[in-house]
Amino acid sequence: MAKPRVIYWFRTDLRLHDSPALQAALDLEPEVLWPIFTWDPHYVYKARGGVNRWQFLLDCQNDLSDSITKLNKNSKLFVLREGPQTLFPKLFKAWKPTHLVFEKDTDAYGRSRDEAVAKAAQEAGVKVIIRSGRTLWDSDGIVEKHGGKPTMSITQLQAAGKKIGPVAKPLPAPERFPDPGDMPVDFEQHVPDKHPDFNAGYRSEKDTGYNAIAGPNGDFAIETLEELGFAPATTPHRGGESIALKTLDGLIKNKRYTATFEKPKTSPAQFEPQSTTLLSPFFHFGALSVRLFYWRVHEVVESYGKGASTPPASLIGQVLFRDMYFAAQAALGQSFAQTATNAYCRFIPWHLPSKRDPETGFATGDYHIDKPKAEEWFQRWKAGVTGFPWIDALMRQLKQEGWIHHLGRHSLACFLTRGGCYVDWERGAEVFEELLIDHEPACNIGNWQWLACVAFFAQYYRCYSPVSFGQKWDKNGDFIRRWVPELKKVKAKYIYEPWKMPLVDQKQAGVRVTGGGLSERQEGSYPKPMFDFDERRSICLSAMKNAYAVGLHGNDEKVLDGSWRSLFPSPDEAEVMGEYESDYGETADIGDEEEDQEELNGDSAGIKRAARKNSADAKTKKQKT
DNA sequence: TTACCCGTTGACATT
DNA sequence: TAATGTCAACGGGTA
Repeated sequence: MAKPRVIYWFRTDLRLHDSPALQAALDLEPEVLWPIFTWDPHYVYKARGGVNRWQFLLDCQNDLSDSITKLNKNSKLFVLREGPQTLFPKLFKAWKPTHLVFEKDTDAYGRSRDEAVAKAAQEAGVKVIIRSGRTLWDSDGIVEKHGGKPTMSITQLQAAGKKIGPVAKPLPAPERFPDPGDMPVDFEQHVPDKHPDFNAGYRSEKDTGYNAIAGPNGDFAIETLEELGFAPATTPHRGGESIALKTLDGLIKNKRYTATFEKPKTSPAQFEPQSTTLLSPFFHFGALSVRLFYWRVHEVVESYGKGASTPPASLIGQVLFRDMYFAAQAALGQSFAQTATNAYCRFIPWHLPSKRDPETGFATGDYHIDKPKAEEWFQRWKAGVTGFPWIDALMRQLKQEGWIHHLGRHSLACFLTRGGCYVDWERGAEVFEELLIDHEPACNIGNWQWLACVAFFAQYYRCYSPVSFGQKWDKNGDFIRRWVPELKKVKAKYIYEPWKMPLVDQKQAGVRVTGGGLSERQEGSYPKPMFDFDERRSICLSAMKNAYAVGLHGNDEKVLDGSWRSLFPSPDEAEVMGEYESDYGETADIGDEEEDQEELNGDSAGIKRAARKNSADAKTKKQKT
């Protein structure tokens, strides 16, 4: 019998060590092995991604390609510029592989893509081999052990993991790599639809990424930022398996840090170097195996003995949370990414709600501007000019470097949603999706739901202050001085609250606190705060209290048909979504915006009426089931 | 059914 | 300075 001819399809597993899928391909003892990457237009145009994450991806690809070439000078990572759904049927005919092997992807888009490719393979008589490798445990396995439900707490994840058994021990990297076979691409290229392009804002030059299947020189080269029309990346963080393994070695050498790590005690204000490992982007692109990390940390913790930290705060705890979010996403699919249709997501009448496709129910990527003021707050948050230095410093670090500390993400997320702007968490998740080099769909969505108190977490009265939270870590404001240089010379007394600075101190510090921050921003100035935080906090708190009392979830009929409005008081009684053209079938008109009148407490008769009505609804619902 | 405890990461005052 | 209590109060799990 002829020896197998195998295509190994790299995606978010850009490594050679501990790859169960790659090992499965090599175990076939193939005659030829094509290591390929498909340059998928879905990610290029239809998903949000800034230049920094593209740079990190290209780093990972280049490092992997070099490592393959070191094992076999005839081979490398071959990049094909076409969507996998249209490319593979042609490849199967032209290359005549016997097998297609890849790592399992549980992302919503990844699942549908892989289903389409597997179907094409079956039709072409190509055997498909899929192995789980992106998480500690197979996420579908966790869901199965958890009764088919999403894991919504770390104890649920741990219980399900226990039922599966210990985390798999890491596999060594291969020592040999077979030759690639012939690679004819003398078939027509399916050129993708480039519109709409979610990332158009990053392209300063023409995008030539899809000019030929095998690239501009016909050698299956890895793309460059220039080809994509992108300006150079601004992040100092570089990708690749080699750096990942070196960073892990360095971490493991520091036994005390590794064994006693407690996330809540690491500072979000620390930079160069940061207080946490910064391994997350390597996990995202698969440049580092999360199981290798797990077992190497585990070893240090075991030998450290007394005084070692434990989950959830420990380093092991961090990767357990990652698995929890993956398993939640695996159970809920595309609904996980939004409120509407999601039974596990609490409904809150946020400002700037997502528009939805009436056919599918899924978010279109666009949103309603129900309240112009909220849109202005959102734009100022996104631009890092809110007038709250702690918030602006975090956002500017995020924009420049693509990475901020986990607690910094908490601050930003709380401020935009339940603890300030009362803007839909889906808006914030989209911005992080664009900017983070470690953007992991499951973790990003999960964390935004956590911080907005719509799932995973419910203590909405624990609210991050844009002033005192930062002060707890960095009294002098060094982090602010680094990222908001216009405040560099401001006295520590005013660095978190520059609007309180007397004119004479402003003069001394060489900055004027004035203006709104966006287009009207002047040289040598820093904007005034966009609202009174304490006032906004109490408005949000009572609005959250009311929304919790109403108790709707994303899959409730009232949410889907728009009749949720009858359960909420009119806007002169509490913070509530304003008027907008509803995509639920009718125009929702709740009257004129009257800023100040919205800002009343949550004990009004209307709220209580709504709460009573809903708890009655909830009771009848419970009796039914 | 009710009561209680617990949950990765709040703010503030007191000891 | 670090630890503890209070604030006003969530859902889920367990006894």
